[in-house]
Amino acid sequence: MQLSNSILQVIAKFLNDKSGVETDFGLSLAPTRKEFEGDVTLVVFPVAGKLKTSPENIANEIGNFLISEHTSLVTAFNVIKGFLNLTFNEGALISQGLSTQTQLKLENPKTIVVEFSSPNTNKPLHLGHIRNILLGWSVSEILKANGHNVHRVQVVNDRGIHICKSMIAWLKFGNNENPDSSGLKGDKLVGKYYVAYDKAYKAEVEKLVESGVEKEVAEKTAPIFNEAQQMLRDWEDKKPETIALWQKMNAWVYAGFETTYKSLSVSFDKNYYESNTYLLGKKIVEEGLSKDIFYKKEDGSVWIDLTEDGLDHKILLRSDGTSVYITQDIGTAIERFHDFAMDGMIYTVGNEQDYHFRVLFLILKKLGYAWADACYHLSYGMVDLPSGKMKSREGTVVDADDLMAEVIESAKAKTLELREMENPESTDAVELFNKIGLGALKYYILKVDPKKRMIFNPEESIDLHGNTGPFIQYTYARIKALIRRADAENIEWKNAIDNKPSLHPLEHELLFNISRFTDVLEEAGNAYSPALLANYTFELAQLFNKFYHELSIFNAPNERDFRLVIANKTAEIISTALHLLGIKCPEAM
RNA sequence: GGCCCCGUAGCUCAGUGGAUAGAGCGACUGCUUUCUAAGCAGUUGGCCGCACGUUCGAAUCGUGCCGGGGUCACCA
Repeated sequence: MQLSNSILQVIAKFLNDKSGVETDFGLSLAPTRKEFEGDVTLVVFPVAGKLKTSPENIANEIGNFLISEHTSLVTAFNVIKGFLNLTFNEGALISQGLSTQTQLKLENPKTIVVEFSSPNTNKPLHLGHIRNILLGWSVSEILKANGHNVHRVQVVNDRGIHICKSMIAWLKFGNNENPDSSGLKGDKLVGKYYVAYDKAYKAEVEKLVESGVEKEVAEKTAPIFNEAQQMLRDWEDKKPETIALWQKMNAWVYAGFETTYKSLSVSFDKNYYESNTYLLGKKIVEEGLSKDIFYKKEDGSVWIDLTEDGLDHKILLRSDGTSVYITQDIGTAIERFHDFAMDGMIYTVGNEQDYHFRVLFLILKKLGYAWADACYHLSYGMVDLPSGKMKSREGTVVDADDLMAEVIESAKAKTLELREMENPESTDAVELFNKIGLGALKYYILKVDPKKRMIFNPEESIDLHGNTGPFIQYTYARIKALIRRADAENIEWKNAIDNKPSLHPLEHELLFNISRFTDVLEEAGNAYSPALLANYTFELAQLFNKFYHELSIFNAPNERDFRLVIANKTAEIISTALHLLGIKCPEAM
């Protein structure tokens, strides 16, 4: 924050003057622990070491210097062991807190492409995708708030043998069923036929095995498998009826995904489709070969040797000349660079692909792309259930649409327990339940450090108390009720700042924490971690509730207007922070 | 087996070199003639996986071990 930076500069200059040489003392100010007096703390051990004096001496020296020469910044200090605790000048704190920015400006903003979701057209979105989507969305919002230009993209896995499986199953068993006739969402309908394929395939294999065929042979000769393979060849040959079927079923899926995205309030600036990008990397392979970055084996396959970088040999082109996953990714990355003139890219993909992205970034770097260094794998851990891993085979996969419907329904039930509502079916009420339910779900997922594996407990995810989204939303709604009352009483509270006598400790603490917002926003951006922002927002809400409980506003005429100003600023920070997490704030709860 | 990630209160998680390690949930106890009790205050609960090392100072950094997960395809 600005105030801390100013103090640090002053201290650095003081120490340099004192020692007579430019020295990096590695100074930094941290928030003072609650049990001590002060706002920020300078740890003076390193300074004492470099100046060869005792920590107490130098701490007192710095403290005395500050309160004699820089009372506009610091008005009090105390020294405990090697810790110098500083108390901000109140006027400076007030103006800093109330002017806290929620949208930062950068001198050199970067253009960053954020990829997330990246679904497979055979499988409806599930809880794992939700973590992915919320992370990708939130990180892109956080980067925007930090001042960058952000483009959101997804790449849809819409080709390959697995797609042909659901197509063949629909042809065989579908009876021309479609989303309208079945009442199923398009992605669910196609997912149903993917499952149907698997079931039919297994039955055929089993039958063959019973008739004496080796299992491995049976798995490759099952008729429905051969039909799927034939369909893939037809697709690659662009056979009209195959392409038409593929397009028809994909359109169903995309409509289904769109519904889910809309419920989650997320969107993309551009969609990439593997059917368009799977050939992209091939040109690069030629380039890499001519530069001797890649090498060709006798069978014609192309590889890169990464053993000097501590990795393995990696294949880039099969012996039959077709490309593999990483080849496509190289091609897609380069295409995106041309599409957006990007400075860097963020891939929101689960941590089981950590190795893949290490290899990808290394190859891009070896090929000489400057933006390769600014590529980041936003790697996140798996979402487990209290009962263990989600397994599609055991039917324990939590469907995204079902989950959202449940949290919203639960928000409704709990809200109605807490208070009477005239018309729970009104559009306003429905919107409220949506905000609360999804607020609970999103916060529950985003408050956890992305890289950690997390356990999703359905009961906790819809909780309204404690460290939850609804708790924070409630705090916001409370403040808005205060502001509405102030407006109704025609209070000119915006002119209140000059008349403020002196700060109550809770007002002081609240202003301090409000002004921390920009630091947290920057840290969250640097660390690609919405969790930092989520935990900060909870602490801010907690602090406000304490303030709200202990200090009266409308019954304290001399303090009223100023407290309303602080409350209003708190609400602004809360709603901004929640917005960056993709969470909406209700004006009343 | 090689490499990567994780291990903090009964449970879910904060805490990425600083002070006596913090929240929430759970359990128990208070607080409403006062601005929304989805709140506030309190009690309970820790060999920070183990060991050694670096440092004035380690949950945090290093090494080794133990435990959990992932990954090492001419799959994506």
